[in-house]
Amino acid sequence: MRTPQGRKAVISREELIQAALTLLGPNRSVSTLSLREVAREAGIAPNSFYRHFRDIDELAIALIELSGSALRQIFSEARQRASNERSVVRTSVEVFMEQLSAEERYLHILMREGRVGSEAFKMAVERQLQFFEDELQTDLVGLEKIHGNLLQHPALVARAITRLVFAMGALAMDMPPAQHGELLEQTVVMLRMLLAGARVLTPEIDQTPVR
Amino acid sequence: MRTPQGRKAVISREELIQAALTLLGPNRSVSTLSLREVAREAGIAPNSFYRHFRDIDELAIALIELSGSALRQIFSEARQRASNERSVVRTSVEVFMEQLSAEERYLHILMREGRVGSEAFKMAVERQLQFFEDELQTDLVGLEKIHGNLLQHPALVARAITRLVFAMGALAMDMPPAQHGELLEQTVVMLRMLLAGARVLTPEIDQTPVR
DNA sequence: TGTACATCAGTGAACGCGCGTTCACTGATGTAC
DNA sequence: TGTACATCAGTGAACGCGCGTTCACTGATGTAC
Repeated sequence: MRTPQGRKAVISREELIQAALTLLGPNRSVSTLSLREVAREAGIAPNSFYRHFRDIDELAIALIELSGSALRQIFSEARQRASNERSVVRTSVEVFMEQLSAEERYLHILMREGRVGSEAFKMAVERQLQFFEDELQTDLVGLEKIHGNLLQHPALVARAITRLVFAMGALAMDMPPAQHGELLEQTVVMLRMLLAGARVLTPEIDQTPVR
Repeated sequence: MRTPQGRKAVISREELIQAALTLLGPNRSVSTLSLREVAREAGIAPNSFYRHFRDIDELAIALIELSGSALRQIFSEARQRASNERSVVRTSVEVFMEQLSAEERYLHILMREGRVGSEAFKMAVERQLQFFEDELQTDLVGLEKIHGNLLQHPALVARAITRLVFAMGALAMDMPPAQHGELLEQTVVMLRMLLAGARVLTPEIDQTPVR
């Protein structure tokens, strides 16, 4: 790794990402950010943007990846805290709902870009969701071992939980915070149904693997 | 109702909607349509567009409403057909997945616009989803009466099913059709878990109402 | 330590483009008499 | 039936705007000797 020659950078990739995050605020979609707008917010000339990213899409994808990894860390910590305490389901959903009101807009980014924007955006989001599913499945299997392995299709349960929580989160996102508590309770009951059903279901003939 | 005077319309609202549908194709989002583009596709001058819609958003919302009502009709017919035959769950999910490959892009429109675009778009989509939930709940309650009313929280179950199916549909939408069958099976198992869980769950202390 | 040079982050001006919206208009159709 | 008139769908030209991208540049910093 060479030390870079030449003029020292006065602005970094990270500062551009931060400018983008500021612009996004609570409601805008990454796909609506313009290069000029981000450059303006960061305080550089529009063409200086090209020194850091190939185009605006490259920044958007960096944003999505940042969001995914930040969130996974938050959840992972929450689950570890919870497994010694109260219901993992409730704690996880609570953490999720908290993130809706959090200063950083990581969750909003993942939820918004999943369905829109370029093919590359959607793939980037999908990859992050897949990570969530995988980690959740590992935790589910770990917890079930203690209770005697009654859970059918853990991969499927992990996927259903992930998708359902994100869907309910998206619903909450567009509602006043006063209703978040109610949606949280609904989500908890939904997940309990899923888990209860997964323990009760007779093993199917088709052992459809996930993915 | 007066018969309109003046020059006869050579183009109708419906033709503009049709032009928009053509442009959307399988992958584009309503929010990316430009007024000039729709006008071009419909074969009129850009400013003629204003004779039919106040602006491009008004057309988008008409598109969302059209999609919702078209789909609800399709589902309602499918459920009526199914209740005399095989599992309602499977049939409904099958119909849903069929719509992913359908010529008309109704489903795609609802799935894409739910998370992005103006506040008005999201509200329009949310209203359609609420209709889905309501109709599904009615059907669930009707079916349960036959089996002896074991289902807890039917409103919640209806909501969970609706959101889960849409989430899995969104997933399928971005995958090759060869994998749709697998996702269909996964979805069916998920819904069976939910329903099984909803029958097994002990009635909660909180009877959280939906909405 | 001093000097010549290479590197490269950031710049200012300019480009062509598609956009939404406006304006004053044209001319086909229906209505009143 | 004929004529004058009102209605109004559709038009062509023009506007100002923000956009992404390019170009040749400046000048601060680090390196070689």
